[in-house]
Amino acid sequence: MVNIGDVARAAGVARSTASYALSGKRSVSDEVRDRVRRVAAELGYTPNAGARALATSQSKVIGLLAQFLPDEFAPAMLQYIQGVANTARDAGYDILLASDPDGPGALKRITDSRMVDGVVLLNVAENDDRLPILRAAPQPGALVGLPADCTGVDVFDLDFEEAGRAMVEHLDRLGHRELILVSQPEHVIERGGAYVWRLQNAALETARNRGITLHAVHGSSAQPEIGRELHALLDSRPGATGLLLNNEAAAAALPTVLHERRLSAPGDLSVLGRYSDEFARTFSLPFSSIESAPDRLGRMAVRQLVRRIEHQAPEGEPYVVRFVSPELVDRGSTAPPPNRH
Amino acid sequence: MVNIGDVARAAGVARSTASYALSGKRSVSDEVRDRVRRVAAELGYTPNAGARALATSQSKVIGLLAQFLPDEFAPAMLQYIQGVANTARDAGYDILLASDPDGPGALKRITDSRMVDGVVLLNVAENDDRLPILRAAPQPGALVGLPADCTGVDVFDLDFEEAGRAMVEHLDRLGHRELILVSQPEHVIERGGAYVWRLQNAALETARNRGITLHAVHGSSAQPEIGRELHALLDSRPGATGLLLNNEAAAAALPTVLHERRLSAPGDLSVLGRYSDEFARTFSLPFSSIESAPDRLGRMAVRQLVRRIEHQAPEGEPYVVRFVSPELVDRGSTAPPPNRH
DNA sequence: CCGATGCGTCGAACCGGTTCGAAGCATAAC
DNA sequence: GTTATGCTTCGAACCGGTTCGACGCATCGG
Repeated sequence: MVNIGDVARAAGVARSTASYALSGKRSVSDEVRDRVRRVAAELGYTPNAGARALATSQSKVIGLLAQFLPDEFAPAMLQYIQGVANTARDAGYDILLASDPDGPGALKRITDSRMVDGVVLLNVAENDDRLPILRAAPQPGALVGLPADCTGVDVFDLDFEEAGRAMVEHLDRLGHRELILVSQPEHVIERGGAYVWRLQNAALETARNRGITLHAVHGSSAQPEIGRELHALLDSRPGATGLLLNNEAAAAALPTVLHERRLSAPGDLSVLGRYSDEFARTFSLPFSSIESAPDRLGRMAVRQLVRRIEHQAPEGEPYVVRFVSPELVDRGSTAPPPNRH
Repeated sequence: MVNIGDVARAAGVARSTASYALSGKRSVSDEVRDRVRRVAAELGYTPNAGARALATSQSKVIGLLAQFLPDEFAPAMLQYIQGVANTARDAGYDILLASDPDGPGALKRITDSRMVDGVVLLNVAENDDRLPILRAAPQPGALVGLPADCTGVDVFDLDFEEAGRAMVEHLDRLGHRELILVSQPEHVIERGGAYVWRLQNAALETARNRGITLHAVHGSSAQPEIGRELHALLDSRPGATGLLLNNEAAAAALPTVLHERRLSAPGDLSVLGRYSDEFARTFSLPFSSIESAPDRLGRMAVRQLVRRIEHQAPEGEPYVVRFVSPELVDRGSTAPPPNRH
């Protein structure tokens, strides 16, 4: 394998000169610079990543901690990963993907070993046990998801409170008086998935203020259980005219459930979900939804992380907690409730 | 950050002794070994990955080249990634995820810079332009997918020919005489997705030998186009009693299409797909299918790759091309064709 | 009692980059 | 003519590990 010494020798200069000629960090005569660069290209020189990382304390790699939990809906996860990966690539960083179920251990390993210049955490829980380790690490970190304690990290998340309010208000304006909200499994909450109750509480409060009945329930995140649960739910709440979904698996299962019940949206039932447009396309979901913007959140997290890594953020710049405002994508699945007699 | 020199000093030994005490590559007195290890644990020592890679020429990282192409169905892709990531972790390797659309460029960069000890290629095309670069690289490579030229790499893939035969034979045994096969978009073939015609040709030949009419068509891999196409297809082939799917998007769209047409499987139409069990669960697909075993293929690829990396494979061990036999998972969506008058 | 053996430890070199201080040299300024 | 200035270039040190050869010392055999 050709190293910088080989390049220097072939160009007839010292190693240091070759380094400067390639990096441009010191002025080098035009003639030498061109010669070194030509020789480097001819020999197919690529710097050794380990050596460079050792010398500069920069690896040009971002760690991505994603956990594929059995009660998270994997395809939804993928969107965040793509958003992070694409943005990182454009910024000149590679992605080290750690899907270890032992999140804290994996995080400690990749930060302490200086394999990464910074870390993006997905799936952040209310009291995430990776956070203490991240705060103690020398690298900056960015989160997608809101924990209880945001000190020392940059945080990006959908404004789930606003989403909950917007969903209820939207159906209230159309005249609905009884709604059902299907959230993620309770298990997700216990594990610290605060976004579940953030949306739910805001929805409940808004409903209360407006005199609307809101049945808030938890649904499985696996098929086919969630399908059965939706059936049981619609059986038990015949008066409900609107269905709110904060559960990707439920959204994916709903078209089949509606067909089986000979119901259509919005004729018989108004439906409003919370998932990304990409997700809607993949699953052919015809329901209006609050856009969860995974690509945008991933992009924001990486952008800010890169700013910190490259010290474009001034030393004492305060950490940010930024919420993306939910936008309603209208796919025509909501309408005034049907007239009943 | 604490380095091995700090550990050595705190333990009162030389750096080299500390290294040997931790690695066990030379005998060290019990007393010193225990003391060094205790001190290392107390100080929270983690070796610097760059330095270690530089010294040993081993990074303990495997490169994973995955391309998220618009005409591939992303959730299907995810399964391979998970299979590879899990197996790599268990073998003590981290994953460098390169989702760069410029596959050859990304591959050249991560191999030449010695960031990775080996590479797994997903989405391998008939004449994949990453292969010449992989063969020239000093690291071994493993493919998931069958290219035209397999020299210099280990190859793992589903036996798509056998899958095509098995699908037709299965429905032939049940008495079907006219079938439809929906494959991936033609664009996937043009790009080199040989598995599409490998399955299709085998299916066509089997059908011909058995006197069965097989309509082979290509379908979109995006929603909602594929749904419309399925409708048009069923309109135009009213005599077909069996539907074979080698297209994940078509499988995902089919339940809705069947409901809309008031058809049920297998009562009105026998359906047989080619996708993984995990995929079937995620999308609540009630159709029998040929298991595409992405996790198993990912695992096999990584296992073999690790053997090569760690020279457990004898120097001259020939490269393998290994096909996974398709297994039919019966979900009860096939039956003898309905009696018509 | 002396030389051979072997275990445990140490110092130094090396991996392949980057970076700092200094030196060489030509030109400009006094 | 001498000194100051600036531009190039070089050599050496450093990042933090691993590994090789050598050395000291205790043990064993003759």
